[in-house]
Amino acid sequence: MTAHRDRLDAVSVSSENAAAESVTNTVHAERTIPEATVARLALYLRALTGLAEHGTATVSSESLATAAGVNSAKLRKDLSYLGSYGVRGVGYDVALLTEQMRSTLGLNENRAVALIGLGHLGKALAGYTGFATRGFRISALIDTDPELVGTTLREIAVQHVDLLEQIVRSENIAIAVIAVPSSVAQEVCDRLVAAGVTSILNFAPTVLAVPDHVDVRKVDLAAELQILSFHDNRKSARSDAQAGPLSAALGTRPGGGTGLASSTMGATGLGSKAMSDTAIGSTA
Amino acid sequence: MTAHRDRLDAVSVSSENAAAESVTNTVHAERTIPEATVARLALYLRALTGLAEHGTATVSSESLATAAGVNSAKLRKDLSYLGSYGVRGVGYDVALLTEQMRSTLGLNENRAVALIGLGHLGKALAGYTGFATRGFRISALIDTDPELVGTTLREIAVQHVDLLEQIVRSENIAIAVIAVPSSVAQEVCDRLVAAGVTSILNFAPTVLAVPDHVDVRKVDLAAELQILSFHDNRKSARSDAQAGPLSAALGTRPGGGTGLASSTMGATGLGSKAMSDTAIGSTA
DNA sequence: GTATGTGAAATGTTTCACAGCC
DNA sequence: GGCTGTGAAACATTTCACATAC
Repeated sequence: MTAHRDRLDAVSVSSENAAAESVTNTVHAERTIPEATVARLALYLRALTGLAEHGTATVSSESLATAAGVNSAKLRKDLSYLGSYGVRGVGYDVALLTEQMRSTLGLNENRAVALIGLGHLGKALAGYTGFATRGFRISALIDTDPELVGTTLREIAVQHVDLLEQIVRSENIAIAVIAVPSSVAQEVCDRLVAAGVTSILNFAPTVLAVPDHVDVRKVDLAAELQILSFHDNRKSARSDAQAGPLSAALGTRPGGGTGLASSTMGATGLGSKAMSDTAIGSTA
Repeated sequence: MTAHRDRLDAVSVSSENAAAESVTNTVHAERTIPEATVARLALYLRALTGLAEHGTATVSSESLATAAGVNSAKLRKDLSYLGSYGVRGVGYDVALLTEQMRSTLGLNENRAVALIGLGHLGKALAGYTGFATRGFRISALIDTDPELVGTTLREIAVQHVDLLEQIVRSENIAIAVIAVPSSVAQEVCDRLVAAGVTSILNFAPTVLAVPDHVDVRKVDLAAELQILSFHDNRKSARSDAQAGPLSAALGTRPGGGTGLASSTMGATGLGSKAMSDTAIGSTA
């Protein structure tokens, strides 16, 4: 209805020469997939998993797009980079597409991931059941806290950071998640890189310096909130100031736009499902 | 050195008519700031805060850019959207620029934020000291767990979700953070929206359906890992397959690229600083 | 008839390079 | 001489619209 803003953003800055070149490896000759598309593949994959659970065998670009929260043109263009796995006049085979996507993302190798830092955030990540089903295996939990070292979380032993290099090498870990305070993030990062890690997901609010061949993605909570704040600011500025002239919609709006059940559950719903644990957890 | 990829991405999909139009409000007539730029302002702000702590009064686009992890041309263009707050031949005044930026992001109003879901992730977020100093005040913690309701976290009482609407209205909350399991995320979202929340940061791996006037940003941990996985996959594919022909760099690379101290601390460093808590926490 | 796959247009973002000011 | 501010070029992403295939 109204003007749109399909967001991109803040969460990450990487440096690498990986994505650009045309590599043409693996059996079904791979095209060069745009970054923006790669970032959305994960969304599609989740949507597909959901469909598979519902027993759907075939899906149109239109429905899959809706499920993933994008428009169908974008979805089709994105999928076209993986190759032609749809059938005109019919749609996409859920299983086939899922497989194709997992293979493109390299999720069929059950990649070993190390998680460093087991504060609340680290624990939340460690408890994330989604990893296993999504092609990752947390094969190392690392911290300094003597209270934690030696205990196990989800059947994985927490080891001392002194053993970091050793663990990374013996487990052949290429991907690591940094969930330590920013004061030690660079230090941990350096050691990971020296030990051979080539991809890092960083939750500390620091700009990590890494050599060229290492990929860093960053998740910055405060930044996310600030971006929201900016938009919110704009909104209130608008309704405050020109609360009359032209398109004075907003407050007066009939009921929304993306036409949806604004609140269909019984007022104080939320039966008994616990809200507390693993926000990240759950299905797909 | 090598080809670059300055990442954008996955973390969010919003729908709103806010950013597009030229609003021209507040005193110093505001231009229309591109989304990509908004997403980076938070980074700059953090870098500025760091500089201020070090007592730096003036900074060049070059150094600020380095501190924020972007290149100087981009930084200058970004700053130019806020107006001209630099001095040619000199640089930017740290205090002035900080102030300008905070005002642009709407951080001078100490926005009330509600946090719903106090599992590990929620606790990590609640414990994030950065919020207060960055213009946000967590003014409500909400969960269903009877063990939690009634207790306090960082001096804020945990309240039952039954009171959600009431709290949102009385505290005048416009921004909410959803850290509940995805099974109840949409439900919580609907109630927040009905109560008047207009901006949501969602940690549940679900596509939230919201009316047009509501902004949703999403942080998707599994997606982030999958994006890393994709790049990692490409890397190993390359070194495996064509480990000889043309540009067979990678493994043989002299030492990196972004020339930096690869590992300057004493081998098993990390003195005594606890790594465990609040990965997100700390300065700036 | 229906829905994919994709060139070509429109839009958005980054980088270049230099005029303008200190 | 040094550094900002910004048009204009290069590049990337999204959207359109339709030929193509079932």
